[in-house]
Amino acid sequence: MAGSSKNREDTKTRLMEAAGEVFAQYGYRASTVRQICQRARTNLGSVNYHFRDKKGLYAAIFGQSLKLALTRYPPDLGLTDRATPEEKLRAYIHSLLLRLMGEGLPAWHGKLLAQEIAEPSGAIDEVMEYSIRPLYTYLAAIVREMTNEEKPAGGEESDRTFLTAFSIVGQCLHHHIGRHMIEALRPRGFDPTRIEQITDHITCFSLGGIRALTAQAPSEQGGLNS
Amino acid sequence: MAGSSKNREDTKTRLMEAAGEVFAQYGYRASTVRQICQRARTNLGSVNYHFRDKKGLYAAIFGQSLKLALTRYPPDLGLTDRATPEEKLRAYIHSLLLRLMGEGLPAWHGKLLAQEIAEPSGAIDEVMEYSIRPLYTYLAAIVREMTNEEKPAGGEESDRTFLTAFSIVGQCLHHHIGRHMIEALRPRGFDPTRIEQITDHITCFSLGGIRALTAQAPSEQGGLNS
DNA sequence: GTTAGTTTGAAACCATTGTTTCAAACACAT
DNA sequence: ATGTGTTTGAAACAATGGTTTCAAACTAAC
Repeated sequence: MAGSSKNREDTKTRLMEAAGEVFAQYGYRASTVRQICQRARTNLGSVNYHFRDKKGLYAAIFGQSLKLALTRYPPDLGLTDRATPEEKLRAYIHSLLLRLMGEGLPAWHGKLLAQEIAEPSGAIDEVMEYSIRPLYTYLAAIVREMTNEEKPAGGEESDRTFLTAFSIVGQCLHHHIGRHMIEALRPRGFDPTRIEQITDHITCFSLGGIRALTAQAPSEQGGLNS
Repeated sequence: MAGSSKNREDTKTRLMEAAGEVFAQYGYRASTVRQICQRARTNLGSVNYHFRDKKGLYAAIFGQSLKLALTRYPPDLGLTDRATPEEKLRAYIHSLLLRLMGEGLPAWHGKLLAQEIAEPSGAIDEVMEYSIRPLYTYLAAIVREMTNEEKPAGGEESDRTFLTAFSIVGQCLHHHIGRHMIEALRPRGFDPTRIEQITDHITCFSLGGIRALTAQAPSEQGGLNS
């Protein structure tokens, strides 16, 4: 029960900080344990001691960042339940973009998730069930509110709702996944309001998209028509 | 000048076929030369002989698939110049989805491009300039047709046009990049009409989005950016 | 058949990277 | 101060993967 004072926490903490940065930026596979240790100013033995192996380190980071992201950037961003669906959609998009394009610890989760979507690490089986699916079902509910669609009984969303949610998430994710391309295609200096601009764009674009879909095939429950 | 008959072409061809499949599926970095050789029923020496190294093999594949994709799936999909912008947009989306979700050789290019966007291989410097940028400028022109925006003089599209093009491409790419997630989230058997369904969805959604953006900040000199 | 150039197969080489090991350094209770 | 359990540092190990090498196999011309 000895040796549990400052320095142990120090090394473990430094390791997690370094690992978060590196995993978020390069993804699980492309990150190396040595790279992380170097950044944390420690060595391989510490990883083995504190986290057993690379997978263990990754899992620890993922779990921690998931918890943190849910408190710092909840999907509703602190809206009340009586907010309009439009407000909820904007909050959702904003929250997702903050997690994808933000800096530092609270943004790790989004970036890790994006990496998992593009190339599942295999280090955590529950990623899909406990991280991705909830995000989708929550978004699907917002969409259904706007299209006046019934909540399907079996839990399976309609194809239209699913594709719509996919369109919205796809737009957001692309701004992270394609960041190298964006930089090359259209270099721009650092702009702290950029995330808001993109939020406005995707929100407006998606609301228009949803309206168009609803007009094209109105919901059976007597949706509005053009 | 000898030995240039059947078997040489055979091995080289088999190598390129195998490499195309593997690179398109796993990306440059995650693919291994040994994996490719095994699939091509040859060995490492052949790669060194015919293509010098992994980069050379990749570059050969990329160039070939680019040429093929442009003839098989041109961005206008054979539309006449007098087609409406809406028709052109649908053709563009359809073409992109075919290249991303299709099977076999003609679909290599889209998948390779998606991988390059997500994680530039560094094996080809010209990817951005000669493969990605043209796709964007073409799409931007379609968008401008619909928003009645002037073609900007300096070649720099307006931010609104850029973000719109990005929203459209992002939706399409997501259906490829997130394919593992889709399968886990919503498993579905093989459906040959799926690409058409998604094309319809993204087209309708995006047309609605463009209308909404135009309504919000009408006509020329795009509205709300800094 | 001989010969010269081409192509292939097998092995080795070398750098990278995840993992393990173990002794030294350390912290703390006694 | 001593002893005990904890933590760290350095090295070694094993597996993977890109690259190189070179002799054997092959092809075509003579």
